Amino acid sequence: MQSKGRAIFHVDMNSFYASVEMAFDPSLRGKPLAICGNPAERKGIVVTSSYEARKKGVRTTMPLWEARRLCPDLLVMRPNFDRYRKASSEMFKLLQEVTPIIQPVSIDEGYMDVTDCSHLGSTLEIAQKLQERILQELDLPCSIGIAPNKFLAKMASDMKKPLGITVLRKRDISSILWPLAIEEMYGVGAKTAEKMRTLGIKTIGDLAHKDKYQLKRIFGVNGERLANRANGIDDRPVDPEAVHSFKSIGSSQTLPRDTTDDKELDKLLSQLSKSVEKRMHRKEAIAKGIQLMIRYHDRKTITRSMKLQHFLESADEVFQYAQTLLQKHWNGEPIRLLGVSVFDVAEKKEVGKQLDLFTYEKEAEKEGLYKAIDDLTSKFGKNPFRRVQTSTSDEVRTSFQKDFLDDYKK
DNA sequence: TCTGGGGTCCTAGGACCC
DNA sequence: TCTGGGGTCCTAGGACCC
Repeated sequence: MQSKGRAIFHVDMNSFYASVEMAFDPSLRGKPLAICGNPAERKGIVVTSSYEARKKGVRTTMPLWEARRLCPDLLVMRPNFDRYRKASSEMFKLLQEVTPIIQPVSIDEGYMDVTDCSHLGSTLEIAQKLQERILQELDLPCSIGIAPNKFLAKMASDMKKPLGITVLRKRDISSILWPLAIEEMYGVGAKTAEKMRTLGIKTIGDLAHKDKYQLKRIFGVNGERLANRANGIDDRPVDPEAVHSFKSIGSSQTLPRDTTDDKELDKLLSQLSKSVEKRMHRKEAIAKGIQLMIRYHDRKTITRSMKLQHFLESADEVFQYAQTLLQKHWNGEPIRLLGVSVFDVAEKKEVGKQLDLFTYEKEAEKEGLYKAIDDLTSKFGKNPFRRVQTSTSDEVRTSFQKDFLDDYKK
């Protein structure tokens, strides 16, 4: 398939939020800066910090008081997300001028497949020019990893910061990748690293040489995948379409204080529902499932979800279902955080046709019967439509629904 | 008087169908 | 009369990433 081998970039913006603020206000340059939530609302953790702050030991997710202890002259700002989104889209426009084969993975990083860009120069020259442009035109520093696949490119972009360019070839794997501690590997978090250490895996090289089947037995498919990557194997394509597909859209918020007050919780739930509606609207999406997340005073977190018979769209509806879930599953203990999200997301225009097919669904929606059906669903603990949904055609389903609704109306 | 908010993917058990 | 195994859907939790 890939006889020639690919050339993949991973472009990673350096301390993005802090850098955007410095581009916006150059007087911040060279100063220790942290972007933080509001401590008065118990959100005072470091989201991003400048390199000057990092030198003093300031780290992402560190509580603000601790960051201040380490760095007394720390400048602190609240995040300006609109500003960051704008800078991000400008940055991706510059990548777009190199190749359309771009996969954004977050607001500040993305992959590019430059295999067929040799007319623009060598891969190293392309990376240098790109990095230079982003710095000149947007005042933003980035690091670029160059490798034959996504995993190696990702590892490479991490190796030199800020403003680094790192080439990681297959033949460099044993000398550059394998000596790294297992914790450094993308995809290995605290839990997996701890488990691997007990198996004697201390470096990425140890992982690369471990028996693949043993790893699969212990870690499941992830074990096999990590072992492959440690050996430099990763066939995932750079997929420009991936950015358009969402699986879920959610909003959550920590309360200023733990609470058991119904009114306060309802108010937050309503706010969260509106935020979810707004973002669904922006993405022209509708969804068929809803999930409530409750984090209690002791940080124990539960999620409770429902799949619905129809598509959700309005904040009102989202709120109604979220409220039902809260009433049903809250154990009465003080609550620290609530989250509302929708899943089984579809693009609105794609779904239009299907909706037309289900005449009775629309009729039912008008008559407000869906709430009743969902109530029955939860009462019986199963979906009354399930039988027809899984095994028969739309027409059968529709007629089944008609019977069901006729019965219900009696 | 610590630990935000946005996501994705995987696992595992029970219900249900064939 | 008693019993098997493959497959899908649904739900909840957890690991990981930025």
